[in-house]
Amino acid sequence: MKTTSRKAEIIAEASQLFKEKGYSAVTVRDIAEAMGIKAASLYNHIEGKQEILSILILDLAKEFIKGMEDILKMKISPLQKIEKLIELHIDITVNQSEALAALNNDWMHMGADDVHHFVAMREAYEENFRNIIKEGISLGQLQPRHPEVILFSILSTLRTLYVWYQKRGKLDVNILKRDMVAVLIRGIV
Amino acid sequence: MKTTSRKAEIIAEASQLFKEKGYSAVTVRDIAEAMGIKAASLYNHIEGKQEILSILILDLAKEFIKGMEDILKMKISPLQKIEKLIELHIDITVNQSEALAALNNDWMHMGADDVHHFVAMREAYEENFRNIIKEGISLGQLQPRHPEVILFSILSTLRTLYVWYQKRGKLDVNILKRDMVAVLIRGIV
DNA sequence: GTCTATAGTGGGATAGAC
DNA sequence: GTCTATCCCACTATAGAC
Repeated sequence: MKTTSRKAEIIAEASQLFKEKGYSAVTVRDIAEAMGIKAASLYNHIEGKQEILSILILDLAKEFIKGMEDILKMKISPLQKIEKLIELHIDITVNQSEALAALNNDWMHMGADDVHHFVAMREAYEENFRNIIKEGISLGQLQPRHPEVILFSILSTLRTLYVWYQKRGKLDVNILKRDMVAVLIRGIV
Repeated sequence: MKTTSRKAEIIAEASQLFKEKGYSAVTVRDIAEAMGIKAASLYNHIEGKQEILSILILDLAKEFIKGMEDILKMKISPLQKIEKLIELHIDITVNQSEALAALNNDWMHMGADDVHHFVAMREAYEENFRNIIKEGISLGQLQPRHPEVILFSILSTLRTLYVWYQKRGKLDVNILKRDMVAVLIRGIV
């Protein structure tokens, strides 16, 4: 019974196509065809192809920023914050894997202003994550590895989870969270 | 003193551009301009834009297959094989980060035959990796986590290392190998 | 809100001179 | 091996009828 606006439908269809072929390889005709209408009709709802991309990416980036803010406010240890961050990524992956593909691969095709905004958000997010890791190392809660290696190896796994989650399909989210937290934090040996 | 063939130069320039913007967003005019010649001149050396992509991706995929074969032949434990695989990916990343970007993001833009060939190679590679992990679990050398979660979390880190390696720049390769092996295998706590 | 028709641009690729 | 000139096609986007 949800009255999805036409614009939201366009964005949803487009995000699927962007995930499959990348933003640049998807034409507005492809998007229109996926909706069963003509390309020209899209322009009653959107300003252009680029607007779809910016909405997808910036809305999702704001969700990550919001999730990070919530976790930073919690009175828990650095290690527990990292666990919460892993869960945040998994929840977003499960619900928004298409937009994640665009955020990861096609951010550079937004307009210049949006690119700057996005890069600033991403850097702030990474800086917060890095500080949590450093704090964990200071407290002796984490191993004294290069913080950048830890940050990268966790983030790269979480960022590309969307590629893999659909392929393997219905792996239960709670099992995924439990095993992913275990593997990323406690290793495999 | 290396007499690089003109074709190899084209492939090298193109791979850099593909890495920055993705295959579909790069035009043959872009590639020609990067070489200081006109687009038409490229066609004396290559059959078309798609040929560049296929050479980049398939040559690199064969390198991974070759590396995997060599490691499978070694008389070492599953855990040591995993360490060797991590080192293989790091070596390839350091030397071929541009082609890695194409392999990760643009394989679907090759011709249909090349796509099939590539997907088959990737699946064989992953199957070999998965079997090493399963063997490690059977032997009690690895924790009994979901093998797919272990496979994915290691591979996704290694596959996207190229994005991050250049940004952080001159992190010494040997330090990177040591810390990356430690983080991926022994975790962070 | 969707259509047809079309403008305007830029894409991959080829022919043929030098 | 590179050039100029050009073909042909697909692209994003707009105008205006319904």
